[in-house]
Amino acid sequence: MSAPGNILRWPSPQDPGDGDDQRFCSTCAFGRVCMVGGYDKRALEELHCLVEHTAPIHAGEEAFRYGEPFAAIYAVRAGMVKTRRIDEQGREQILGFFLPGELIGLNGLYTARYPCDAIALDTVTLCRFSFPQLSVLATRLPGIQETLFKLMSKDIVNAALLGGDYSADERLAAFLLNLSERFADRGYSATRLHLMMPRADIANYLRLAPETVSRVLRRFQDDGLIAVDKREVTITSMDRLKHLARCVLQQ
Amino acid sequence: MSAPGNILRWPSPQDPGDGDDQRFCSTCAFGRVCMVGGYDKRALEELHCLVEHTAPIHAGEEAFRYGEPFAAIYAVRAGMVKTRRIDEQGREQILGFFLPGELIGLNGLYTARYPCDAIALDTVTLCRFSFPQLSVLATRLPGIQETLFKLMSKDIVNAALLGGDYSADERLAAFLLNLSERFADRGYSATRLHLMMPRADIANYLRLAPETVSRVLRRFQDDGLIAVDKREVTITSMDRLKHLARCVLQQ
DNA sequence: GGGACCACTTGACCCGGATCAAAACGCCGG
DNA sequence: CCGGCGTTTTGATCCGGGTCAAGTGGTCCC
Repeated sequence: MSAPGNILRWPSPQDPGDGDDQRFCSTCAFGRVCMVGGYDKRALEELHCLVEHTAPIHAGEEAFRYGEPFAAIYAVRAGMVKTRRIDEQGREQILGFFLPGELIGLNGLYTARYPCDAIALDTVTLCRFSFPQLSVLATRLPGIQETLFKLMSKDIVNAALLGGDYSADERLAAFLLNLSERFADRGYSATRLHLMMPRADIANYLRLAPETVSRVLRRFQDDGLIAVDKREVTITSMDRLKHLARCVLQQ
Repeated sequence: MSAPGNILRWPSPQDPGDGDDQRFCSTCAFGRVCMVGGYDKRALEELHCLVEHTAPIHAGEEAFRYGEPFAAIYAVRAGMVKTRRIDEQGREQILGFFLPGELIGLNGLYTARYPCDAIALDTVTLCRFSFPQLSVLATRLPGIQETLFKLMSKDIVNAALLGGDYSADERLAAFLLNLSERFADRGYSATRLHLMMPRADIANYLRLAPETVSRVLRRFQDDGLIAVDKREVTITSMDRLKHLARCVLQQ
């Protein structure tokens, strides 16, 4: 149970093997939105000139670090990335996990420096978009501008959700459902999730202790909501899970 | 102790009495950033054509409601606004408090509907910017686009801070310092703060119980950090307060 | 002046989740 | 096959902050 069962073999079959063939990964944040309401060929071509594919980054390595000058945003092309902030006490706070097609680095704009580290959870390749160039492009192509606005707006809403005061059960249920949805968007199973990150990272992201995550997962399993096998989670009752998370996800 | 002592008599003396004289309120999110790196007269003029001043909204009334179609963003011109979300259980979650010059509504972009209510805490006047018009303007004037990007980016970072797992003391200290800074930016005292919102709103915003806010304020006072008189808070030891909040505010 | 109402404070108690400690389960290299 | 190490689980205990309840004070209106 490894090669064929692995639901996380990025990129997915429907992705192009290489970005040089005049189209973006089907799941790319840019690619998708640019095509909404009519395929904007010109926008895609121009974006295509702009994007640079980076060399693979291996698990534990950083795409950018806290404090570095903000120069570009990145779309995850393959693999999974986490972003985190380390506070003065040395406590780590995980800000998010990013799947292929999702964008990281936008939060660096305000201070002109990245406010967090971006770390690969496995072998990761990225698409780099120089932000100065991208914003010039955005002034010429309203579709790009709108896409950027919407992506940032989405981040604001998401961050607010994480900030709410929810119970451990609500948080974990919402976390699983959110991942499920994002996997499904990318053509993977919505019920069979491979969590690439250690429990400690999940706990930290949800502002819980690792022990609590472990216990809640166990209880979810005992209640028949999910089946847990190491980092493989199978959702067995989507409805009840959604009911648990309804307050967090509501929208 | 009311009229002369009131530190919140918006708009401040340096603001224009009326927006029709070719410049923005000195504290406006747009006005300020447009002038950074050279006064962009054209941008200001064009923005000026776009903005509409709304009739005063009284305490408790709404500028916009959850679910309404997103059509515009608003800059607070006078008074104080809170934004909140009501979840399915009917629990209120306060997302932010907004002072003159600050912008509300940007988070409605993503879903094309406002994801929260905006409620006046006292008598409020707003400047309304039609978003479709604003984004067209942004494609022609890079300064405007950059301003919008930065403002949204700032919201993301702020939201992430609120989401961290901090103690009640850290949260409250950070809250007071944040307000202090924003008041100071607007020409008011950095040490003498008038909290316009009830304790319950502060508590809700910080994800604490009202009783906890009350107790922590009392303890801060006993420790000589602040002096509390009803909704008037005087910071008496900025340094120690900053030390308490260092992990939250760090950046 | 008195009563109703609201915002706030204070005290007593309780609970969810953190912390501490230790065992179980991989996984890898030798 | 064994030993070492990191991850995860499980149990026992503790504590910050929530909850409940009562009391205080201010304001408005009759």
